[in-house]
Amino acid sequence: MMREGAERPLRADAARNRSSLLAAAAREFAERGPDASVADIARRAGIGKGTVFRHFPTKEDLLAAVVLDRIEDLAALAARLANADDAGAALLEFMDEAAGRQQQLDLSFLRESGEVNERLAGARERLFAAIIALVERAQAAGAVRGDISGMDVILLMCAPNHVVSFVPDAPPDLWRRYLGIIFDGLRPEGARPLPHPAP
Amino acid sequence: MMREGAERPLRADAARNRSSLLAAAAREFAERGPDASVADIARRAGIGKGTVFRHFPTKEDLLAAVVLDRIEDLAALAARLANADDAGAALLEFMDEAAGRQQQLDLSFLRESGEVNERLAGARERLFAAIIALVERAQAAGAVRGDISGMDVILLMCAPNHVVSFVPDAPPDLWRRYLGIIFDGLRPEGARPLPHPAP
Amino acid sequence: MMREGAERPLRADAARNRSSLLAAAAREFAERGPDASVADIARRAGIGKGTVFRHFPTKEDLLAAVVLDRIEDLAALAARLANADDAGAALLEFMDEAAGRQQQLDLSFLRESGEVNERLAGARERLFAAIIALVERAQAAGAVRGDISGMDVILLMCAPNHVVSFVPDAPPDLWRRYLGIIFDGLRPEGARPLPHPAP
Amino acid sequence: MMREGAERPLRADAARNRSSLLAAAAREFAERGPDASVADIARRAGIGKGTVFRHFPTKEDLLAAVVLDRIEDLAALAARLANADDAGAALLEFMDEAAGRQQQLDLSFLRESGEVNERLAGARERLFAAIIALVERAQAAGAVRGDISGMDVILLMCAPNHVVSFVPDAPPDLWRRYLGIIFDGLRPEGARPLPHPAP
DNA sequence: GATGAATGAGTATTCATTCAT
DNA sequence: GATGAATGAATACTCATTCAT
Repeated sequence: MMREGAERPLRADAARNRSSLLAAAAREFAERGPDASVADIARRAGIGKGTVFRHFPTKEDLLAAVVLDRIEDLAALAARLANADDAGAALLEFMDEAAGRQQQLDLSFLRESGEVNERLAGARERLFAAIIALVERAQAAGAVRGDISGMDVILLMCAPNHVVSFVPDAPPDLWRRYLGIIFDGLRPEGARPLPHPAP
Repeated sequence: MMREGAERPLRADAARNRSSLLAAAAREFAERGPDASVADIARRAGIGKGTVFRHFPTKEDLLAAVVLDRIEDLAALAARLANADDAGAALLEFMDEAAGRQQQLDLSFLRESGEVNERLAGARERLFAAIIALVERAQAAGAVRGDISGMDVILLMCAPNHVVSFVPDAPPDLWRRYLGIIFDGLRPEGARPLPHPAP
Repeated sequence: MMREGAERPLRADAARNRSSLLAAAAREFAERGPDASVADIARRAGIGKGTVFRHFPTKEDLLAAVVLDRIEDLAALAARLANADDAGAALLEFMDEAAGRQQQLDLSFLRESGEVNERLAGARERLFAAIIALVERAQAAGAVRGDISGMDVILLMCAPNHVVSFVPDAPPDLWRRYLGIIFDGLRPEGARPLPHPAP
Repeated sequence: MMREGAERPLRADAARNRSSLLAAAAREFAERGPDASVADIARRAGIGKGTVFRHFPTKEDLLAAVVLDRIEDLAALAARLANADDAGAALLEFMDEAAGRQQQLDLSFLRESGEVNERLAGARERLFAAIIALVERAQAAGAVRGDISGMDVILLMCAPNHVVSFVPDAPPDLWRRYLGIIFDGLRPEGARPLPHPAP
């Protein structure tokens, strides 16, 4: 009998399957968007379709798990940068890494995650808190304008990838150009009052 | 006898259907993306499924028509702003209107239009030319940094809407906040050299 | 007020439409089989789709009308040959002409006609009677075996076309070869008793 | 580990489904022609529509499989008869069996098979060769006229079924009558020179 | 009467999800 | 636990037939 809520440790093969499944799903979702087919993911992971559903009751849950990975990754990154000497550079580096890793994967999780998955909600909170801290330090250092919030950074973080996705044969780091522009928009120099309060 | 190439005017009912179809398609594509189903669009337009295909032989053609509408709209807008007194304000107004009208509709047409539809390709060229002109005038007026191109503006134009689409119950003009930030990033003040050339 | 059952004479344009419709339908059905589309037939006839349905309430009725034409044609032919000097040659000529005119059009009317259309049923009866007469004269002349019926001839009449329809790029009169073989099967020489009575 | 090219044996349920699917498809195609609907076939087989497509990626592939079955069947039959004592009787028996098994299924495969399916093309070649051999032996034995080819037999083989298909409530072996007539046409007695060379 | 626009039932095919092996 | 077979709802698209102009 299992303790209430305890997660039984996976058998070795199950663990292996789960991680190649997640890796395959991450790649497929990045390449094909959320319409990637479960069959393709399973094939890419080298496992059967049924196994996918043993690990995740729903395709949406699988997507949530991939997203959770990303979020925990980013939260760790933000934590690592929390005490950097140059707070402005730290924020820029965070956004740079975030855009670089996020690749095509969008932010849908910001919308849906809360309902779907408790653990995801927790990770999201940690990430948000860490980003807010980065932003506040950068503001204190005068590197970033005072009227923006952590949420603004979160939202703008993936814009470079999205923007670039419309360029037919975009060079792989074109997104850096748009991150540059957007980050310049976050600087205090030349900042005009914003027409709408932060969400 | 019809003039060469002239399109016979639609019958009254056909014209009504066509326009409610286009309106419904615009809304559905905006809300659901290009995977919106023809059946839903037809239902929303209050017409039969078959009627959709009488007007547009293919779902893709329907999407192209919606996009064509948007593009011609924007091209007209850009043309109207071409000689405004304040070139910087003109560019900002263009992006503001563009974001406001575009709503969720994305830029996929930048990718696919050329192949699908000659008329669309033409409209796109006109729009691009007009935007480039707006940008160059704004640069000449010193309102916009010198290292950005018309293409940058085109790509960034829809970012505010995209960004906002991840906020659950976003107020309807929240996008203005992000347009403000991005436009500040296009100003000369505080501009850092961009890490990648324009596409 | 019209007399009971009288068919009012068609207006000149209606008559013209009707006949080009029948001609177009005959060609389309011959080329594409009974799945030829009403739209194609209308286009080929140079009339509107609606007009097709004004003349024939149903696609099936249109097919029946085409078939009726053929049947009346064949009945006239059979009548013309009824008194030929060489009764055997007359039967062969009938089958030859029948196959030549029938082209791809099959015998479905034998199955369905009765229910659909009274006039067609009448024409069919006349045709059958005439064929039976041809056969009986040929038998009396010793040119055709005694154990076959008019119905046999009717059924076998279109076999050559059908058989040839499976040859990819068949020369246009290849069917004559198979008519030759089948007709030889109808001759008294070498005839073996048939394993099943005529229908 | 599987041998190269070996087809893994189907699971028990899959094999059952596959064979009821093939049986249902054979009947439906025979009754309704190649336009029989996949949904009807599935219903008749007592399986889901999706299962049809798991077994055959395309309706056309399903048809090809049905046809392949028939062809291999016939090829085996022809091979079995290759050394019969009475060569004329052997040919007749072959045509009799062929017509009996073929039921309504037509010869479309003669046209399309080559493109679709390599295995089918091979089976067809074997069948053709075997039939040609039967014909030549029958000719050598003086049972069949000299001016006909194997292709003639192939083409005429299904004519009896086709012919009978126009008789409303035909007794189930009426086709034998027409095979009798046609086969008498293939005999040397009473043979007239044929008006067109064999295809 | 003629036209062609509108309709919706019907078609092949895909795919997330369930379940027997 | 893992597998892949089975399922059926959903999708884009066609076409005979009806109906407003």
